[in-house]
Amino acid sequence: MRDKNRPSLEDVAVLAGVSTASISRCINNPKKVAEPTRVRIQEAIETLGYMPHFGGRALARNRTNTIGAIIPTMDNAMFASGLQAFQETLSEAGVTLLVGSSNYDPAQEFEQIRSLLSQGADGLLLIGQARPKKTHDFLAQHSVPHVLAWCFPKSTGHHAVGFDNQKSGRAIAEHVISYGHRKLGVIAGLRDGNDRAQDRILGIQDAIDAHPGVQLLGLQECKYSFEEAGSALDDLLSGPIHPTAIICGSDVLAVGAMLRARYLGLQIPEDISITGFDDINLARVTTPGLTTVRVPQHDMGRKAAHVLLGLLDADAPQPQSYELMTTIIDRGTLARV
Amino acid sequence: MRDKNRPSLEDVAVLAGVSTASISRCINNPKKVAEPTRVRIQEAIETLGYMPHFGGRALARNRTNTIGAIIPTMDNAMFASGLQAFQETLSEAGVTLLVGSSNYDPAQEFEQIRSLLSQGADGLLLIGQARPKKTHDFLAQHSVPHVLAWCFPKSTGHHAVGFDNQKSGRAIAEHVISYGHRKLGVIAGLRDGNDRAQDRILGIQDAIDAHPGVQLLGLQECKYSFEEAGSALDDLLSGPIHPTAIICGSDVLAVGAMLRARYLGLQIPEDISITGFDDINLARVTTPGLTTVRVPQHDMGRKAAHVLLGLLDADAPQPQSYELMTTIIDRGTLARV
DNA sequence: TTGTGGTATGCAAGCGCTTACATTTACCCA
DNA sequence: TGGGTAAATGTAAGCGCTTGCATACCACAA
Repeated sequence: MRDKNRPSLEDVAVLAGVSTASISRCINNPKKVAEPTRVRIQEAIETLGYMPHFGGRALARNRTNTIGAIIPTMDNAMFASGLQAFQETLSEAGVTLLVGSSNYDPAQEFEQIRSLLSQGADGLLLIGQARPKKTHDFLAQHSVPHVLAWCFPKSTGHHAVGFDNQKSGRAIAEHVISYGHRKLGVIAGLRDGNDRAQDRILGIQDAIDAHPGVQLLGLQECKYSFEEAGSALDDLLSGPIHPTAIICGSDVLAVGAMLRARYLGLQIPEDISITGFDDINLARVTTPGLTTVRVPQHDMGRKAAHVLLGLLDADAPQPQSYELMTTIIDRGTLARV
Repeated sequence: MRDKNRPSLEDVAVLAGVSTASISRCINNPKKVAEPTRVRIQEAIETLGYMPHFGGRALARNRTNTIGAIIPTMDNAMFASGLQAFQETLSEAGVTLLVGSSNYDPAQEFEQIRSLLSQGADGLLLIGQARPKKTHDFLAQHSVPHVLAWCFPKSTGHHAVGFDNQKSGRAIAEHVISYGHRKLGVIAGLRDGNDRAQDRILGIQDAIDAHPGVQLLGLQECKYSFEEAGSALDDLLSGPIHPTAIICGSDVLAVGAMLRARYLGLQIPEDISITGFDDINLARVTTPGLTTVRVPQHDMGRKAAHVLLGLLDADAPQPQSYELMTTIIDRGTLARV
């Protein structure tokens, strides 16, 4: 069982002529070791190419210095770049990132939570707030330190670093309405198990309700793909009266709709206005540029990492939650009517 | 030190009235335990909410069931979606993914390798082939199972799942030349420490050399950002004769160049042709669509995972390397001259 | 009855590290 | 010179799990 090649603390100790305890101290708390011994130990470590054994360390310390993140998918630039920032920040603190993906499925998310935890994750980053009771209970039972991102729940009880999807949804809808649009269509992500999608719609609905005379002509839900968004647009245009603006729950959806609109010979924004959500790279690239809601992903990733790190550091002040603000980026896909 | 809340094997054993050995067997090899005991054990596990302790397990088995991936950045859709596929495949095999990012810096990559390994990664996914001797030595010294992706080295000695960047670079250049272009410009990623960027350029050079009369008017290197690519285009257009086609080392660069070209009032592809590399989402979205080289990222991620998994499974046939093929996707940014 | 082989289970020795506590050493001051 | 203190190091007891080996049990054949 013992890996013959891998040097252990013991080996280093023998070479350096000290006890294993000193080696351990030298590694974890160099000040506790006298200068000359430290040097001797360092040399021994070097020549043997010693690297602490993870399992042994985790067992003795009951801590892995590992944090898990479970995101719907990395295939969406939105999460990927938030995750990148998250990882960088953890890395600076000497913590390693474990990644799991849920594919927007609560059951898969639960499995990934189990899995990352059993892989020793000290804490977890989760996206969004809505999840089955089972999942909540599990997190509570094992008292897993975790922070929620991409949302900002009103109810407390969780740490969160994110933004209010409903508020942001309302903001973009108000913006569209302020441009004179009265007949709206919405293309949203699948709401089932996705509170961000739900909340954005809720917000849009809020705005519509607040403006008599504005009507929602259709609401389509679909996966975050160009193709599905295209079909959703078809459906929205199949009724007797056409919406003048389509509010989309994400940039991917918006771009899918744009692609389809163009294919149908519609000018954007003259014939139809389209807005997005997230402000990923895509939004800068279309012609015209996509009017959308900017989500501070990078900031969110960094802050979430800090909060989580704080949660794990017993003698750090208990970190709070942070509500970040989204902003509307006006490019060219929203026309005045 | 002992976490009072966390049930251990011991606790389960007491509750179920068996020895810890049986519990362990029941978890890892259920057939070795008689039906009735198994049921009893299962119940005990359930009621206690027992989860094996990662450190203990890792120590006893000397294996973590964890694989590390070190990629330049997740901020580029290209790596992100390959990584997504990689993660999914690992997850199906019950293996968890550790992520590190190098930001295209060999020194950072080395640090991340150390870090992921000391976090117990059983194997590693690395991008590209060129790295400092120090890194190679380190991998060899610790005999770390690893596979290289996004490249396909001629020299053996490593397992790889990827494609030949040089060949692909040559292919796209030949393609451009076959459209009648004779005056070329190139915008490449920073070559330093990035063999993919280097090889693509080498390939382009090959094509140019093979076609007397074709000249390379300029070669700009820059970071993978729209802005830098824009400046690079400026530089390429600052000479006395303008290239008729710009071959870019990635889609991000190509799109950055397109954005700038449009800003300068140039029609694409009438005034200038531009090609990309990678075929990420962006390429489908520009107007006109970007002519580019499709890299089978998803496939690459999956296959790399399989190979790595095979490498770790002692009694699996030794996996080979896979060379995947890239294809040229003709959209609208390449004109005939 | 005894022996034989197979199956189910228990025992206990680690795996490599950390850390409370014990011991040694060095040094200072009365 | 001796006693006290602090700093440096060693000793050894775990941390929770796996697994080779020993044991107990059972069914069946001789």
